[in-house]
Amino acid sequence: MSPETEPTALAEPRPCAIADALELIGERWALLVVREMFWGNHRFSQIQRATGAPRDILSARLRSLVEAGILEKRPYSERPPRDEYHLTRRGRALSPVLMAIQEWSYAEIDDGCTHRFPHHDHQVDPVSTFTCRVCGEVLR
Amino acid sequence: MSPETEPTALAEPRPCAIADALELIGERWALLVVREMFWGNHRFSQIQRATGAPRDILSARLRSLVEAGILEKRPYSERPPRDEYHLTRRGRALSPVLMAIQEWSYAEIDDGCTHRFPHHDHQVDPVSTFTCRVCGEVLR
DNA sequence: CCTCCATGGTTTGAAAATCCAACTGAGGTG
DNA sequence: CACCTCAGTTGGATTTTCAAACCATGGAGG
Repeated sequence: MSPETEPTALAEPRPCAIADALELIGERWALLVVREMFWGNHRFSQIQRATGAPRDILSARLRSLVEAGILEKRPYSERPPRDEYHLTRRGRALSPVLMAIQEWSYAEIDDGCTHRFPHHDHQVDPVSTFTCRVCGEVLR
Repeated sequence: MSPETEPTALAEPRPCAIADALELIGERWALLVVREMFWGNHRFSQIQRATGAPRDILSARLRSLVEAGILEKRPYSERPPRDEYHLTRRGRALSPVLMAIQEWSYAEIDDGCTHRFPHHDHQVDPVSTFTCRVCGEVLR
């Protein structure tokens, strides 16, 4: 099993889906904000407390995550006018990313950590699928 | 399927394996450096070209990735004395993280992107495993 | 020897992002 | 009316990032 490939000479930064994704979710606090959505925290103050992000930075991140279509603003009170944040479908699709990071951390860093990311209910596909344990690709 | 959980009131930042992991791999360029290892680029200049990271920042990232046990420095020339960087086991274990980010990007952002992360050879476990397609947890 | 080149960085100084604490504004609550 | 909550914004110090120039080691060619 070689995770390696032949070197590829490049004149410019490699065109890369990972790099493009990190433009949206790679800034500090961004993934922790998404994490809080999964934990059920949707309000500014809750998110601020749970992540520890500075209020101004959090404000900026929430804005850019909304702009990226990962979160949406949803009013929960008319008077006073207040909004909370929820994941869009695109945001919910980040679940495997958080899971992968958590599993790596659990295996390699935080061996004793018991605070695990909340898990969706398992839905085993009606069609049985074998998926590669490393990359998740579905095999026949 | 509800990805949500009951809100949890917290006085302090949530203890979290994801946050701890992001301390090591969450800084800018870090995951792109790891990506280049998988592409087979191990030398400073190659990595610099392929990621586009400024040289001084790259230098700092390589240092902290080595310190985190994700990369190791390996001499490839005595005279002149030069080193290249390689993934450790801990670093190779980041493959699922990169895969998850790529899949998210591919599905949600870079629909037409054909530049895919290099794939290890599939190794289907002798014991067949069903894995949840969302989180990768192994089910019996 | 001298010059040029490659590699793997470090240095310098400016620009941008982050952080923290205080403040604002809209609206309850007693 | 004074005080509280929530969801931010503002101001100013600190830190990080950036781009370009520079440095150090050594090899190659003349």
